[in-house]
Amino acid sequence: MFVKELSGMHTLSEENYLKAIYRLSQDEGVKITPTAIAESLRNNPASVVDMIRKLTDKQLIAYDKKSGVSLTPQGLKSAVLIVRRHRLWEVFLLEKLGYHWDEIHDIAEELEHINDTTLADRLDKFLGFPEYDPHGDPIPKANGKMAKAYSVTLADMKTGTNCRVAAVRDTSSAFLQYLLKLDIGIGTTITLVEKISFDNSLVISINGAANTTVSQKFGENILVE
Amino acid sequence: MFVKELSGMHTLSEENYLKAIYRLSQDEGVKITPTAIAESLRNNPASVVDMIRKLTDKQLIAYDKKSGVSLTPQGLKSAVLIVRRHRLWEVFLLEKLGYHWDEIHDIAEELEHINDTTLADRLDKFLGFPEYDPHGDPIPKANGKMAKAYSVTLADMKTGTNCRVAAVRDTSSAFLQYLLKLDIGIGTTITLVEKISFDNSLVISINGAANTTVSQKFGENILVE
DNA sequence: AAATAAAATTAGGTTTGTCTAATTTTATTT
DNA sequence: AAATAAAATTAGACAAACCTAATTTTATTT
Ligand SMILES: [Mn+2]
Ligand SMILES: [Mn+2]
Ligand SMILES: [Mn+2]
Ligand SMILES: [Mn+2]
Repeated sequence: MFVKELSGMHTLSEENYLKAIYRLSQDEGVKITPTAIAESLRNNPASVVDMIRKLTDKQLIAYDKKSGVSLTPQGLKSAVLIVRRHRLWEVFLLEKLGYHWDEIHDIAEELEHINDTTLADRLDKFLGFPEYDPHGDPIPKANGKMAKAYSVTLADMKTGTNCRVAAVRDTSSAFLQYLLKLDIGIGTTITLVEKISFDNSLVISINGAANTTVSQKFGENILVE
Repeated sequence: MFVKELSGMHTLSEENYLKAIYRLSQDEGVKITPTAIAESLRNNPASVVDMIRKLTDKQLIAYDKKSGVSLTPQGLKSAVLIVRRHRLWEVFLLEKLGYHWDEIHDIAEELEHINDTTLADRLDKFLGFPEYDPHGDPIPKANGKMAKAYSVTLADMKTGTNCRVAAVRDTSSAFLQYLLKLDIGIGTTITLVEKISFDNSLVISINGAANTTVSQKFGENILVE
């Protein structure tokens, strides 16, 4: 009843909303609507409307019918810090505890909410100040700055070119386990051998090995450089 | 509405109650009453009565007016696992992230609730299977077994004898910071030089240095061997 | 421009975990 | 054994975060 009022102290739900709104705001030019937030959090639009009111009152977001929901500078700061913690914990789980990249997201989803003034910074230092998380997403620094996120997908590549897997867009277990099976990870070299014009399937060579065919959807979820 | 029913899935509050009841059960021969639980969790006896009903329904505790509250085998198992996680995280925070022993308890209080099937075991392995936490409390193994907790206090010692600090009973910042200032930690050798009969103050020598006087209360919160 | 569909909002509930105040039960004094 | 004090319990409320169903607003078709 006092601690809660301190700036930077949010409930678990508030934090999950801030993070969801932040993530949606990464898709540039797309309006952030109550429905979109509801889908992202797998809950009901009516609940979202309640929370929009609460977060607006707390000056963490602004809601304009025309332009949709946006984070205020304060809300952005909080959201980025949550993302920072999430991604740092993912590095920890993978590198120090030996988890695979398909197992870490859900655990980090809980760890990200533990808020101690120096915890993220200490963890960051302990991990050697990593730039990217195990899925290739940039890790915000303590000051909120971060490396640019990758945006070119495998499906965007020209036939006959090589690329390096830099990040994954979909972080579901289903996708990550499929990648594990195909022996594709961050850093893997992929050659785009052919695009099947019928359905945009991609014929690729993984690390120079024999050809494999993957779907368009697959290609759109691999970020390359 | 399904996951919650799985055995071993408890809410944050349920877990805190189980841990509080476990802690109270360590003081042998003391009846665990609603009031005692309320004090331990700094909440209201009326709330405790509600939760006693809930945990009884879930068969995690038993409540007998005569003998008080006790953990069922299932409740004990859950409680010990929470304690295991708490103490392992404390070791992590101290040894890997460089926190001092007066800063770790509150953070571990949140980390302990993160429940993934293999997380505690991986952390345990990563930390080298520690036997005791930074306050000298034994860390339960995956099977629930643990080394015996220390029980002899500095105040119990005979004048003129030496002892090794094995654990602290009070883990408040106030006490731990005082110990830090006195240069007392786990492993420190203390010689009990004299007991002042007037108020049971203790004249001690820390690691063979010049004498210091501490209160009876102080002596009762240092566990030795 | 009407008709229809979709999205947003409101109204009214539910569950969890808390609380205060009142009451009942149990324990301790006198 | 009464009187008194303490502990336990019940009754009733409340905030947070969700829900469903109904309604209103906005967008899309025809
Ligand atoms: Mn989360
Ligand atoms: Mn990630
Ligand atoms: Mn806790
Ligand atoms: Mn401890």
